[in-house]
Parts: sequence; structure tokens; C-alpha cells
Amino acid sequence: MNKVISNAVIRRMPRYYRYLGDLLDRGIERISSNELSHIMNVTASQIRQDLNNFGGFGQQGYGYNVKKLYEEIGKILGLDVTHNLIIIGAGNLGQALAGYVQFEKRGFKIISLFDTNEDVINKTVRGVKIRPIEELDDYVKSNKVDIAAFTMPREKAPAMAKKIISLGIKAIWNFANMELSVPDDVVIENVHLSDSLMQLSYNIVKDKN
Amino acid sequence: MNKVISNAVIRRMPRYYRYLGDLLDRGIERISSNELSHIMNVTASQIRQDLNNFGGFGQQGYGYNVKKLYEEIGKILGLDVTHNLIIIGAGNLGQALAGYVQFEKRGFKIISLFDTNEDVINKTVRGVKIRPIEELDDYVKSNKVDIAAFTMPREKAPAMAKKIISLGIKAIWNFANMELSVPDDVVIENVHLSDSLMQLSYNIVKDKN
DNA sequence: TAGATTGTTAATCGATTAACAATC
DNA sequence: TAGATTGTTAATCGATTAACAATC
Repeated sequence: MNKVISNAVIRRMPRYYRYLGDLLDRGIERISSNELSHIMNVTASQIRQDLNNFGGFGQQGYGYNVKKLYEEIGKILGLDVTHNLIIIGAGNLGQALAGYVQFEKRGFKIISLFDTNEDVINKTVRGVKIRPIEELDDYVKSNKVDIAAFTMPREKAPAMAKKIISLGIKAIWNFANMELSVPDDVVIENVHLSDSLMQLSYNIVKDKN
Repeated sequence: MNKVISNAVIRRMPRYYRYLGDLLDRGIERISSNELSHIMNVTASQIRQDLNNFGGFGQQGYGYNVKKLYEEIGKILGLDVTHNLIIIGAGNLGQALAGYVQFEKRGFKIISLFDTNEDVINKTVRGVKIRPIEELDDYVKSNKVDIAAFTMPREKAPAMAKKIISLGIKAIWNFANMELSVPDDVVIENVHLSDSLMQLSYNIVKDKN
């Protein structure tokens, strides 16, 4: 039985990963929790606690080796394995996601897009083909698909969730601004852009008082 | 001096707003914290505590009036005033944001996009013009701009932040996957899509153990 | 009035920070 | 070895949940 790691910790891991990646690019070899805490604006204690949920990656009297820690966090986040990803909905947002070079670097390989719109079908985005939605079943049966990104219109999301789950896909990256209910063995990550904008708005009006 | 509301609470407000909007659409007039807690999968206690940070919106023995509560939360989030928004970077992501009908309904009015790419300049997205970035200064000086959305390439973000702050814009909605440092009177909301994808990845590989 | 449900205080739980012994 | 810094335990702080008096 694995120890359950709190969500607060998980949410911070990608941020550590980003900062360590920057340090690595700048050629920095080692860093102490104290130095990192200043750069990232968190406490050194929190950094050490967070990391020790997963193992002792540092060394007393030395600190952390940047490259090693970067790789370890990558492994924790599952970035050392390739995730094949399909995008359902090849509108602007779907195409924007397909265009992110970064994702591929981190092991997320976009292998196909799907849409209903004749105008985009058979076009390619960065070499990846947009297929008609009718081909989804066959495609998923003959290709390993790890993640389905939902960038289609909101109202189509629930039915599509059912479909891709029935096809055996176990992960949904959901932009459809609707909370989908899924079985326990399916993982879902919701991106609520309008929630984010509302939070910004709150902070704008709050400051005016 | 306003009471400071914890971030945990703020993050939940847009979610309440969404669910209440759904209830409203379904014609439901009143709801108790207990009923809502079942729908939203949180505790009734948390709902009452959250709301009472802002005021007593309910009535003993009755519960909450859906329409009233929806409107009150809208006010808290600043959705009752219009925010003029410009989008800097009219690539797929910028155009996707410009295409969201929902934003306008919530008081976010996209008034212009800006780009450096000749191919898109002077095109329109849902009736909104894409202007050359050279016109930014003049545009901001002669129009009220409340929010700048950053959808340009990552490396251009820091310089652009400086520029729009010097022009007097006080809010940034940042998609540039880079943390920008801004003065205290500027509010910023970061959307880290790759962090979100990494969290999904973590949950995928975790379940495999 | 009796029943229902809020608003709010008190109790609990979990997350963050501080402190320090272990150790490189 | 002495100095530095981790890993980890203990203390504190804040957020969540429970309980209940107030009141519609």
C-alpha cells in the first residue's frame, strides 16, 4: 500500500520541476533547500517535507544535485514514460494544444486529433492528422491511447466521456468546462479556464475596495 | 480594512457559481446547504462557512434562494461589472479565447487582439480585430483596458509584462508558462497548462502501482 | 407553534513551519 | 574534524467539520 500523498503536495511538484529545469539550463549543479526557497518564494522546510514524501534525494552538508532532483521529480510525475494523447475537438484550442512543442519534450505525444468539421478533417497540425470522429473507435482499437483531451463543445462532453471510457481509455484532460463523472479507475484533470478568469476578476475588484 | 479571505475559499467560489447557474437553468428556486452539498460533493458546513465569509445570504428554515445567491456570488467575483480584455498573441490559443462566447456573458469583453504575424493582422475573430503589436500603445491610451491576456510565446512574456504595466494595465491573465514578477498593485493569474498535464500524468502512473 | 435550516462557535484534522539530531 | 545541510520529529497555524443556539 502506497502512502497517499496530499493534493497540496502534488500540485507543487510541477512547479519544482519547472524551476529545476531552469536551474539546469543555467548550468547550476547543486542547490540547497534554502537557496531554492528564496528563488521560489516558499519555505525551505516545505521543500524538504515535500521531497521527503517521495524519498531522500539530498545529501547532508551538500544539498541537492539539480540534475538528479530534476530527473527524480520527472519520474514521480511520470514524465519518463511516453503518454500517447489524442485530442477530441480540433478547433482553435485543440490545435493550440497540438502545437505545444513542450508537451512532446515531457513525454506527451500527440498522435491524432478528431473532429466533425469537414473543413479541418485531413488537415495536419505539426504533422499530426485531423481525422473524422467516425474513425475514433477503430483508431483507439488499433493504437495505444493513454490520454484523451476534451476540447470539443461542452454539450458533447458527457457522451464522449462514456464513449472513450468504453473504448478503454483511462485518462481525460478535460477543457469542456463541465464536471464529468467517471468510474474510479479513470483519472480526470479538469481545466476550468473560466474559473481562472473569475478568480482574476475577484482580485481586480477586491483591490478596488 | 476588509477581512482577508483565504485562497482556498476564493478558489471554490467559481465552482459554486457554476453549479448555481445550472440549478437556475433547471428552474430550481431554492436550495439548502445540505442539498447543494450532495450535488457538489462537499460538506454542507463548508458551503455555509464559505458563504458567510461574504455575508448571510440564506434564511433559517428556508435555505438559499438560487437566483439571489447566484447573483451575490457574481458580485463577489466582480462579474457584475464589465472588464475590457485584450489578447496579446493571436495564435490558436489567443483565437480560442477570443471565441469563447461564455466570457462575454460573464462581463469579460474582448475588445482587441494583437500580434506580430502579418498573416493574421487585420483578420477578425468573432468580429474582433487583430491589430499589429505596434498599435498597442496608442490603443491602450485611447481605450479602457482592464485585463491583458498573454498568449504570445513564452520568451516574449517578461518584456511584454513590463510594457503593459507601464501603460497602466493592472491585470494579467498569463498563459505564457513562466512566472512573471509584477508590482503589488498589478494582479496576475497564471494558467499553467503543462502543470495540469503533469498532474494528470502523476495520477495515471500512481494508479499503476 | 413546530420544523427546518441557517449563521456561528467549538472541536478536529491536516498542512505548514520550526527545530534539531543525524550525517555527509 | 568542523561546517553545512539534510531528513525527520515536534510545534504551530489554518482550514475543515461538527454541533447547536438563533431564527425564519
